[in-house]
Amino acid sequence: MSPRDSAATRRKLLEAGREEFAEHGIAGGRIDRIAERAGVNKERVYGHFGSKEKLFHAVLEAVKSEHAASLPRPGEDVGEWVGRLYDAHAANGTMVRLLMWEALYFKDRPLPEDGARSDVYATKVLALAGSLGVEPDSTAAMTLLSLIGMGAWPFAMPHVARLVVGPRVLNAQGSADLRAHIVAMASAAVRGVEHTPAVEGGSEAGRA
Amino acid sequence: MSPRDSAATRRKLLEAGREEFAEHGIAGGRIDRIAERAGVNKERVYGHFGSKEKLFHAVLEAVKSEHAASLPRPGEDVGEWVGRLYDAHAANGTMVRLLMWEALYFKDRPLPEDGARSDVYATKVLALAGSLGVEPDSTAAMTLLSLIGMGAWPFAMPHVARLVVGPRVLNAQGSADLRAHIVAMASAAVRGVEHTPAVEGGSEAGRA
DNA sequence: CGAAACCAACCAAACAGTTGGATGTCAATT
DNA sequence: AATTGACATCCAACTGTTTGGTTGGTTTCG
Repeated sequence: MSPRDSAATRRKLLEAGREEFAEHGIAGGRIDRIAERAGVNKERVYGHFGSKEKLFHAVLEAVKSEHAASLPRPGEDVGEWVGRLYDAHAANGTMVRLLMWEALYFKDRPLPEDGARSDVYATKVLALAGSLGVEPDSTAAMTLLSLIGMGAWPFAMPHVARLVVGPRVLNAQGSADLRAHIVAMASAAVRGVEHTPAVEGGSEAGRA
Repeated sequence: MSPRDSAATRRKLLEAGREEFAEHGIAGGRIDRIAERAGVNKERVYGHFGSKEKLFHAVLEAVKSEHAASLPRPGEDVGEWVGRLYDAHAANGTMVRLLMWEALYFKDRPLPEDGARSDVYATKVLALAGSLGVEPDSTAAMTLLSLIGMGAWPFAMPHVARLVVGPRVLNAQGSADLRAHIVAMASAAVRGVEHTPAVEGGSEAGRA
């Protein structure tokens, strides 16, 4: 280990950065506050990460791989998978917010890490298609996109959720009801929508 | 008209503020840039709106009522209504972004205008329930929430959409395909999920 | 001793908001 | 119809503060 535990400092900065950026975004996030939260001199941010933007990316990277790890691949019961996604967001409110800041920041430019990440999703499409017994084509991909949206939307737009459904969403019972409803809708949607039937050696791939 | 057309200046500031805030949010938005975009001195921002935050709210207010006006109430064909919502977002990319900045900014505190806006949504729940022939209770409200999510999600998270579905979403054909798929999923979801059957004089209301 | 981690103090640029005066508009007064 | 006074719009220049980022020196450890 290097002099004066550098790894721990880095971890503390990432953690503090996550809180700060989740709350205020990259433009609103303050380096001084991050350093203070981490109990570390602000120069350390630059020593470890180089710039505010770089720290922001590092935080996003960490959060996304953590998120990916916490979520199983779509399995037999697709509805329940959406439920799991819902739970993951319910358990960790900072995640959606960070993803939203990222989305707003990058508009629709390709992300730096693009390649690796699109593999992650390709795998998910494959898993979903497998468990539905359909082709993993662009139709399946669009289904996945909507399923993710259904599970994440109430957390992305909590104030819309509260306005539409009422303040019940905030308490445990209301949130459980919403979860159940979303699971039901997701199941129904997947059941009722047409997909390309699976063909044996098939992979028309869908990235056409 | 008052000396040196004040109303026009105000309009130009609102317009410029909309562009600036849609792109950079409230923390990243710059008053100087807004004034410049509007071709107006920056002091006018304060003369008309009082502060950056107040201008931000005014912009949001304008955008939201515009959005509400551009979108019909849910009618017979619920899937198609989601399609319309999709179209509205496709035609005006700034809208979702502003709503996202707002969501992030207000976290889950009640919005200042809360009351009026929840009426808007109550009306929509009523319309949706009516056209489905079900009770306008909290179940119907949750359905509405998910439908909105399905239509808006690809625009809220364009980079996720691109990663999942591939770059096709960016061109006209891909976007049309996605729209069709979402319409189909929304229809299927609404068809397949259970709602409280409508009772004659019924209004258990669902705001319990 | 040498290298890397660390920090207090510092800096230049950017920023939201202000000020004081110039300019245009209208309506009352002559 | 011209004069004038009251008032609102508008602007160039300014201000105090906050901010991301730097610097030069100090501590800690192998």
